[in-house]
Amino acid sequence: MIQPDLPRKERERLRQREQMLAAALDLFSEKGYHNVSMHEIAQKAEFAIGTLYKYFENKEDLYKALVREVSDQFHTALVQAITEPDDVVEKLRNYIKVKGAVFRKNAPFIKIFFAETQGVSFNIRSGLDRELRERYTRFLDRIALIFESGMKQGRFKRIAEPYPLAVALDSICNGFLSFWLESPERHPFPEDPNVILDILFKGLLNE
Amino acid sequence: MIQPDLPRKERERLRQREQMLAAALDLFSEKGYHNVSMHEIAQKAEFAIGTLYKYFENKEDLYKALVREVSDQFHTALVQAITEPDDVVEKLRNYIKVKGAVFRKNAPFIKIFFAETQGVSFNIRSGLDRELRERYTRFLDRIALIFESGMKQGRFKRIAEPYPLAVALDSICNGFLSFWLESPERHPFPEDPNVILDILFKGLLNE
Amino acid sequence: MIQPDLPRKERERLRQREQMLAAALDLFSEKGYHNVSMHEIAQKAEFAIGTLYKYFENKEDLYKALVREVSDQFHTALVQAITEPDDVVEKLRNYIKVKGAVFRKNAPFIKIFFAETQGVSFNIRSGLDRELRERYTRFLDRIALIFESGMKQGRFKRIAEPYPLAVALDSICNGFLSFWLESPERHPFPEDPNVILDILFKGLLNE
Amino acid sequence: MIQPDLPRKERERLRQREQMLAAALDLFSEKGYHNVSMHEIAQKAEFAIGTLYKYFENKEDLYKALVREVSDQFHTALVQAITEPDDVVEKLRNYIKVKGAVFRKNAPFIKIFFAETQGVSFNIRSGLDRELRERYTRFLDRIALIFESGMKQGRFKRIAEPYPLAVALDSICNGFLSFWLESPERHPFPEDPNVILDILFKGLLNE
DNA sequence: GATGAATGAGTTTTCATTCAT
DNA sequence: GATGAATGAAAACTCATTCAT
Repeated sequence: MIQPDLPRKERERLRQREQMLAAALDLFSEKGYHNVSMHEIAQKAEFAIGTLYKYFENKEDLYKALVREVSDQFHTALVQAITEPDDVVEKLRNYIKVKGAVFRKNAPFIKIFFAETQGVSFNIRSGLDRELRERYTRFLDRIALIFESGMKQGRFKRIAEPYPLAVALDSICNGFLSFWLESPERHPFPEDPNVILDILFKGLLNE
Repeated sequence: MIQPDLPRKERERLRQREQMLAAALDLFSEKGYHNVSMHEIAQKAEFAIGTLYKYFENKEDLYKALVREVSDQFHTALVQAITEPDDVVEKLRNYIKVKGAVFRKNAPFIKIFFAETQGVSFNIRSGLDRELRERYTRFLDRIALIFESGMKQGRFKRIAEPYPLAVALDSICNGFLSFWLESPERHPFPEDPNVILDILFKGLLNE
Repeated sequence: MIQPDLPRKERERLRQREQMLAAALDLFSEKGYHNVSMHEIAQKAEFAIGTLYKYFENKEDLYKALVREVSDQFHTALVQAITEPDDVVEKLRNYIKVKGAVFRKNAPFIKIFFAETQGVSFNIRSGLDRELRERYTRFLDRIALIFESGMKQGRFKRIAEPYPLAVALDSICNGFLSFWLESPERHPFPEDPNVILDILFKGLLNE
Repeated sequence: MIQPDLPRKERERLRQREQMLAAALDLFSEKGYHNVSMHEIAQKAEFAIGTLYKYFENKEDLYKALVREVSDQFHTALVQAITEPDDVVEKLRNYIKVKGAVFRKNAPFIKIFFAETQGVSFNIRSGLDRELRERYTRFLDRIALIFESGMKQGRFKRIAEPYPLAVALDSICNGFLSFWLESPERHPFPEDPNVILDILFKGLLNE
């Protein structure tokens, strides 16, 4: 994550930044944005409060940086997941697999992520959600494109428009992840992506 | 909502309570729990701050009352939606229709509702989310039962287990609603429930 | 206490007033002036808050009335105690006896009384203490007079000036009462007034 | 009071604490605990309200610190007063002298002190009074011991039990101090401790 | 460049008092 | 004349942010 070819000073700076963000993530995801004070974060990150403010203009800025940072990771991983495979079905399968893996590895952050992308921002004025949702929407466009090209290839039937299909697929993933987050044992996220895929692929109705 | 056969005093009390809850809902959904002060709520409801405290012990109590009140309405409507029709398919279709209608009519509240049921409670300590999620889980059991009996009747194929199917169906609805909430024109919630239902009913894959 | 020859209405008014004062005394002595609300008093006295304000202009007025009322009783009893006996020694003995009896019977009030007469008024601005202390000082003059005339009669030696002697005698009583108030069993107020009187009467020093 | 060999920072901290306590003492003794706001104290001490809260957790904590601080000084001085002289009579004489001096020098605090040790705590729940009274009781035991040993030495007659004698002696001092507090000119505290001592030492009664 | 003491605006909550019914 | 709902000033306390060292 930290570029190794930066000047030593700069590398040190970034490492400190990471530490602060890590402390903030821990606290925010545990107690919620408004129930965490800047002092708490500084203390947990083992820096003076003034130092914290050297890195982030204010609390909101710190929060935004945190969300952006992790969202970027997510986004990168997911874009890669649907880019690498050539086959449309494989793209979808990989998407589910990677999304499950990435989210489960970042459990503490998911709450915050859902909050931001589903419109219930901790800090509603922040405007961050707008940006993220925008990117999220554009990402769904790419998923929709997969459905679209699958249809053109004759692999998929046009049971619905591509964009709604993309929304549906992603919503199902989110739904499962949300339940997994709540009680991982009672609601494990399916190891096999086909469990989710089949819901779309196979027709429920017996005709 | 207000019983018409109550003593005048009591009716007046309830009307005032409603006004306060309405003001609180407006503000909470616009700015978030922590960014709204009790003074603001009192002002918007056009009561003195002391009067507000006559009706609600404290801020958290007011918030809980609000969430509970509307959640109850939602729950009642949704239970009715899946109870009235006899046919399993009709139950599902009606569920989508009613959920869409109820949520769209209560847009300001949805943010809060999602926050509470999806684990990003504004007020993490409240314990209210627990109760609501529990009821939500039990409600999904009822949806699962519809899939289950549809399978037994030979109407549905067992493309997945009933509970995951229930999660999937509801997640798709939530996904659409979430997008509708963000930009109602760009992402209208489908008037025709079949748009959503077909995603489950029809097989996407061409074999 | 309530004059029997007053018009019925007036008698009723006075009875209600007494009830309010009684409730207030209970609460004030238990929890202190500032930790008791007017609502509490009204509730305990079983009147509406508005009615309470018909009888007393405000909280301070109620408090003053209460202190004055009981102080008057105390004062009357103590004046009588030193008036009735003819003999100077008997006057003093009777004073100790009556003071002990009156105070012990009004235990809840003593704290308040001491507060007011010893300068630690709950409500320092009240100015009530001034008036009470004035009367108290004048009362001590009467005690001093007893010592004075005892000296003139040759019954007492002039071991100190009469007024300091009066202060001393009364302080000793108060000291004992204060300890009794704290733990009645460990520090009983002496049944026999001579226990206190002897401290003055007999010389401690062996010459 | 402030150790001169502490690090500069620490010394500065203590000086500020003293300033806050001094302001609080002034206000509390003038207007009473409940009639003084934290803002007032901060203002008088010339600090921001937040700084006040850096030093004391809350209002009660500040009050307790204040009472404890000065009580400790009093206690130390009085214990020394009865410890230093060898002779029992000299111990008592010194006690009266020192108590008079210490109390007169701390007039503003006496009101509070009496309040706490005589059971009319401003803040009834504080529990501080309990602790102080306990120590006060134990201190009176030490005075009683002086009377006791004086009796064993044949210096004192057993005109009463030692503990009541201790109560009496101290109550007389308090009585005089209370009157002095009210009007220092009308009721000066006797320069010569014998004025008080003689009341105990010499027999009033002419036999 | 790091530090953390100091700041004070802003929040929740209480309660004495009023006045329309 | 009693009632008690409504009022809002004032209190305790928190915490994001600044800036002198």
